[in-house]
Amino acid sequence: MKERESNYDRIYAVVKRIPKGRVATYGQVAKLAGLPGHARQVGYALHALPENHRLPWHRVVNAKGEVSPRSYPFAEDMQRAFLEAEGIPFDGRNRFPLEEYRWRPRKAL
DNA sequence: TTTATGGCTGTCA
DNA sequence: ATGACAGCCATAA
Repeated sequence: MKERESNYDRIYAVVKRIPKGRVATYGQVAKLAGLPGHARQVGYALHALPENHRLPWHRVVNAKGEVSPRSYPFAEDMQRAFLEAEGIPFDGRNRFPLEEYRWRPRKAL
C-alpha cells in the first residue's frame, strides 16, 4: 500500500527483471516502472546507481537500438561488450536489431 | 524556492 | 537512412 519507494527504486526493479540476452529501452523501462514518458529519469536513475547496484544497466539502451553516448567516453564501448557477451550481435555502428532483441515483458507480470 | 541539467523520445526536413 | 529541434519532468545544487 504505501509504496514509498522512489521512482528510482521502481526503475531498478524493472531493470532487474530484464532477462539475459534481451534489452530494453529507457522509455520501455520507464513505462514498465510506471513512469510513462520519463525515459530520461531512467537514465539518471542508472547514472545515480548506488554502489550495491547489481543492475544489468548494460541491457538498457536508447530507442535507436544503440548504446547511448553518456558522460563517460568508454562506457558505451563497455556496454557493447557486455551485450555482445550476452549474445547481442552488434554491427559497425554500436547498434543491433532492436526489435529482435527487445525485451517483451507481459503487461500483467 | 528557483535554476540548470540531463545515459531520452518522437517528429520533421 | 541520418541530422536537428523541442518537449517532459525528476534530481541536485
